[in-house]
Amino acid sequence: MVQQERNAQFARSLAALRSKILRGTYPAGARLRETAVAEELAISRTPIRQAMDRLVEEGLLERIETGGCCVASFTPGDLADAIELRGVLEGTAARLAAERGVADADLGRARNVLIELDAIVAEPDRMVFSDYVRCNAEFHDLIAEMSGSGIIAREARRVSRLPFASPSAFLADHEMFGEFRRFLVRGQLQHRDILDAVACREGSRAEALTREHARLAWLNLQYVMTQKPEFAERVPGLALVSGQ
Amino acid sequence: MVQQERNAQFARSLAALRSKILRGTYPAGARLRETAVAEELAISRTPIRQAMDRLVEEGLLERIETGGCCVASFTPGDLADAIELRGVLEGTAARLAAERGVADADLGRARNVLIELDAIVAEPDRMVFSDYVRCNAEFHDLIAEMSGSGIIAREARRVSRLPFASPSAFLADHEMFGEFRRFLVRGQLQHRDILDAVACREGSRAEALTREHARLAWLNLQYVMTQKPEFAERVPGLALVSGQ
DNA sequence: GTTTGGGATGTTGTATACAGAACGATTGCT
DNA sequence: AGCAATCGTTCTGTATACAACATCCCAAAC
Repeated sequence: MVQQERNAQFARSLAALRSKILRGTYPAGARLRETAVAEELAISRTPIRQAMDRLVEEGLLERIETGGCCVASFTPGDLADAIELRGVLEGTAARLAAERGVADADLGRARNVLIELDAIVAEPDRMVFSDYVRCNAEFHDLIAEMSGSGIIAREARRVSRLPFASPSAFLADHEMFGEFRRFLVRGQLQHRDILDAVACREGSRAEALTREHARLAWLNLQYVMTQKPEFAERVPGLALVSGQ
Repeated sequence: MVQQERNAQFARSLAALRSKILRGTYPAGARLRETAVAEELAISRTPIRQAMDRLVEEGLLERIETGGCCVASFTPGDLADAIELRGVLEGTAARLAAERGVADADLGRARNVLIELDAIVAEPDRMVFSDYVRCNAEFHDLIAEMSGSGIIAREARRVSRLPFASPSAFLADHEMFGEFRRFLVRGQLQHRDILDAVACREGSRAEALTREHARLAWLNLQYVMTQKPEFAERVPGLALVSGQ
């Protein structure tokens, strides 16, 4: 087999499997057989196993005592907890950034991202959806890095890979955008407050604001689940949430 | 090859590699060659690779862009951050436990562990060292579980596997015990306060106390590094800490 | 003397072969 | 008829084979 990139088969397995799981291809609790997946993706079992190991670490799969794994299932409470956890970690990053101080250059970069986000949120009609997601992710990444701690930044990034914890997990596609504009405006206001708190070295405020900001994702998710169930199937991973 | 347990070779690889790395067998930054490790442990490359993947996730190894991995190195600041992070996660667990309420049975179990710990700390001479480590870990585990959130408990456990973040990382062996008695007494007093805050549904207090409790590990580590460097080589992982 | 090209060697990533354990179905027994 | 035991199939965990890429050294040219 021709090996084009360093980890081509593994990367392909991981992306494809994660996508299929989040899309609900396999029902929650279903056992995933390596041979079946390997055949499905036309990749040998070795990278598949590697990808499944990783997904177990990420929490999308659960190991079975007797061997193999199955698709995890989540309660709404699990989603709330994952989001809360992200808020706690990003909040810690923001607090440390405020307490330890941030270089002006980094603050400037974050401010520029906020200016971009302002423009995007102001004119939702002309917006390119992926731009919003990219800018939002970039702001959150900058906050994590401003903590000055590689370990904290790393774990914050890791936790936002938990199902639904991602800052833009609920924004499944462009069509939902108009519906959610008020959430985005609110979130953008929070972005500004967070950065202000960091710049003013107000650690406790930065932490509290960042936690609250994460909870916006939970509000958003609840809104989808209760008010717009017709969108639910487009939200990645919602298929894995048990009714109760 | 005879397969005695479910994951015997992988478990063996993981334990042996982790132990060797923490013991300082390989210098920080050294490249770890799969073939060499496989030969060293007399295990085939497959479980070794699996173990190395896991250790990369844990942060003890770092992936090299071109392929393979090398032993991570840490600054004292990294240790402080890892400990702070554990405090943040355990603090969150304690806060949620307080806010959401804990069954009397669980509180009772935690109180029993504290009674055991009291006895152990009171008479350090007759103490069995491993008993202290076990009870301490059990208390921390109980706090994590009292959060009522599998995800939070899981991530709290995960973070305490970061280098030095573990509640008893610094307690390398029995001989150091006498030296550290005052730390242990102080920690045990904090245990009582934390559980009281949880029982009284005082979430904010529980969170703050638990964070402070984690910082005791940092004090302890600083004490070893500056005052008792002769113990340093016995503290797992200290070999990976760069002088600066 | 320095730099660049090329080949030999070593290492990783992937595929596959193989052995032992789990799972399922069928059959025999109560 | 219901339950348990046993046999065959399937799947996982481990070892190993193989091909592509990286690395290193040496030689040759500028």
